[in-house]
Amino acid sequence: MPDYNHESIEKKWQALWQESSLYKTTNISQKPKFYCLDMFPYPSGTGLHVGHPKGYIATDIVARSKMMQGFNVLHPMGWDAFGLPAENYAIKNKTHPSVAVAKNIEVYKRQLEILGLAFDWSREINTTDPEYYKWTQWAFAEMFKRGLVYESHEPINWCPTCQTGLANEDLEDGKCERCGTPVEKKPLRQWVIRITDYAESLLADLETLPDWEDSIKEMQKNWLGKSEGSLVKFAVGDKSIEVFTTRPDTLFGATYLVIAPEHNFVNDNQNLISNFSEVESYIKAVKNKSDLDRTDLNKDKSGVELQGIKAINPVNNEELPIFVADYVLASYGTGAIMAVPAHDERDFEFATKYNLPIKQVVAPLDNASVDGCFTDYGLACDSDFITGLSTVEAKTKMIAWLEEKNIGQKQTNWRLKDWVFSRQRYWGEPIPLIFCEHCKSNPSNKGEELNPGWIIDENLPVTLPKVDHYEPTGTGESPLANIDSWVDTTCPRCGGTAKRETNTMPQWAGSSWYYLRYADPHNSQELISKDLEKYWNPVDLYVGGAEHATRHLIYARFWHKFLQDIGVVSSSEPFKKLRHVGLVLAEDGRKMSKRWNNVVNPDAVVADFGADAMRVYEMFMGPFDQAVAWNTNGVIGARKFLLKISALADKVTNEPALNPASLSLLHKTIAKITSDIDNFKFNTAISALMILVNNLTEAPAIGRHELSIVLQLVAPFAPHLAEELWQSLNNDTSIFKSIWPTSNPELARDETVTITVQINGKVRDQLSLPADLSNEEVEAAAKSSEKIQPWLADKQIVKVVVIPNRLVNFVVV
RNA sequence: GCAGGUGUGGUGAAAUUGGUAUACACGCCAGCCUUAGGAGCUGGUGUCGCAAGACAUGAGGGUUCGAGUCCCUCCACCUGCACCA
Repeated sequence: MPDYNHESIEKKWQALWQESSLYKTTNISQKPKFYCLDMFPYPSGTGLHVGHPKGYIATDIVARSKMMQGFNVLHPMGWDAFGLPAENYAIKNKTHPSVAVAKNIEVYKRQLEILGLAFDWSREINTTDPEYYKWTQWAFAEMFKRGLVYESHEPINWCPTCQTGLANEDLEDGKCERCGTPVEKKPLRQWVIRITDYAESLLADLETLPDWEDSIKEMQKNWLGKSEGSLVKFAVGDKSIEVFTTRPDTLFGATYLVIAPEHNFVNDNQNLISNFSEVESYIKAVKNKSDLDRTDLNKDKSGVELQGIKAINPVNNEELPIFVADYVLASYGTGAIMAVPAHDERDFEFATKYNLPIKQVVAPLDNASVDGCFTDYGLACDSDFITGLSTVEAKTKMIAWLEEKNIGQKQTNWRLKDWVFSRQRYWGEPIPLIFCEHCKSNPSNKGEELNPGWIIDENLPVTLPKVDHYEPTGTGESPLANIDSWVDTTCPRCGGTAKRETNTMPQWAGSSWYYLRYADPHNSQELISKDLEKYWNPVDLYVGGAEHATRHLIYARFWHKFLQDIGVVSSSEPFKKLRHVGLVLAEDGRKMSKRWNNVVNPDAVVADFGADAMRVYEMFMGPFDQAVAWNTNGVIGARKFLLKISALADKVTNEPALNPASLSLLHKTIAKITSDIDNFKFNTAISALMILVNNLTEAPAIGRHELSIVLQLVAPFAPHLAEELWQSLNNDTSIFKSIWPTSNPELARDETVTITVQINGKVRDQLSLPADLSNEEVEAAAKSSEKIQPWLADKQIVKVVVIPNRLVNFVVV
């Protein structure tokens, strides 16, 4: 079998495709559009390993097949290039981050190009380009104007290594997602975006996304964390403590209250608390614990009672003791709870330890006796006017009763927190705000009312200035704060002296809307023109790692909904269909990492076996969304398959040459490949192609038209080889300009089928019979089989099951 | 703990959605061929058995003519969230 020179073939076609602008997407077209998008990469210094392009290969296959199916395809690529690694590199090497970024992009781009990925590079974007981040800043400014942005001094997550504040989304297991350092709580001046205003629609609109995987929708639901309940006021002398509960039906079972150590009730009422010093030292001790220690589920619950005061349970006027305990979180609800130890595990544990009363007010539906803590739904008992009602009914009745008596109200709480949007670092988009003391008194929009003195710098982009030192200051200010010439400015409103905001935006800002920009990448007047938005939005297919399920994908959905509200986009969701790509693990089954020295470089694979072989292998190695270990032998297998395809071209004839069985297989394969690509089942698509090619390898000859169809099916997977062989059939236009084949059901039909014959459900024979025989004919054929007759001798047939073209089952006794 | 998912040969995995379990590939074994290559060809390869056959999809039950697939009870692993009241 002749070898094929992948290197010269691939280089040749990559150059010719670029030259002929094969991938260039036009905005004006009679064709329907298909927008096929990858999550754009952060161009790191180490280049790509073989895992990174897996998703890009998949979208490339979809993009190429959609081109052939008559769609106007948008398949762009760009760079998410702000962020810490480039900045840390700059600190170490004293070079500007943009220098390292440019270098890394060059490496990435070359690595993507040698894989033959059909990107339209004329639409390339880069989040660090001022012409791009102008619109990131613009969107932020629009949010500010509408009161969606506020300045806060609340304690937030602080990474002591990166020396910056972080959002909840930036944590992993209580540690900084970037460097693994446990985060601290630190009070810090910061800009916060009211993403919680969109919590309800972020949750509800998940229902409008049938083409998202359930697992990712579930993760988002959990992340948003909606819970409905009541705010209930407990009187404490002439003061009160408000608690949030999702179980107002258990109010009669409350035996004490707990407030979080950070709750300001303690400080505000020092004189009422007879053991104040004891309480104070408990609070101090708690504050010295790290967040990780505090939230450790295995730790013993601790707390201290506030002596000298009692709370009054509004439903029965019982006096309840009040505790400070760190098992109650300040950041959720009101930072105070009513404890119902009979029906809450945590309260139960605490009550047991401190010997507090446990009062059962819910009985199990089956009336079983309760041992310990009962948290399930049941029937209210010992609960006055709700006794006997189911938990659901009791809840509704109690909420209404509380509202009527004006001691409680219905309340929805979210786990999602507002988005902490400032970073005290250099390499990010400057926040386009200016502080002007003089303008404090006459605000001109909602944002200025909310944040007196802060006004928008309308002169966008606010470009990132050069600095001498990139190091974070550690003081809660960004390195920009040291550049007086930049900080000191004049107020664009009144012309007086003013100062710039020196914090920068988080890494997620630029990636929250980039998909829109590809449609109109060079527009200097608008984020995106109305016409192009209408044509390209939303993204039809979006592919990327599952690690973004609750970060990028929440932020991007939020940003999009905001843009919809201000009329920039016309859809409520940005991504119609979402697929997540499974990791490629190293050959040893671990993650590919420099640390383990197990990284496989795609450059070497392409050099040795070719881009086509690598593409076919990565799609064949397993289900797309699953993590699979790399195996170089598999690439060799893929290459053997390509060799077999190229051998088919050696026996091409002008006339159709396939026998009916092979022709039927060909047409079945057309249908299978087409639907498998749509369903992201690339592994079975390739196995179907292998079966087809193995079958055709046996054939003495193959017709020109028949081979053309095979090549078209191969083309999305192995574009270079398919194009090369296509041209060898004397075609003078690209295979990707050809029309995707359609399966002819008449030809796909089998003439003979294999019928399985079972006796009592056990396979006893296989018969090869003409297709579409009647049930009686099949039954008769089965009965006359030599292998079957012994099984039927001396037996009585009580039932015969016939599945047409498939199986006969005799039930005998 | 909650939510989602997975469990099939030596390995990666298929299975028309209740109808031939292990397709396709990797690996391995035997043989052939050759200007010795990461080559090619032929055959074999779930387990036990000389065979007929029996047994096999994490374990155990059930429904059904028929179960990898549906139902119940467990077990193990992975991912996300987690003292969220």
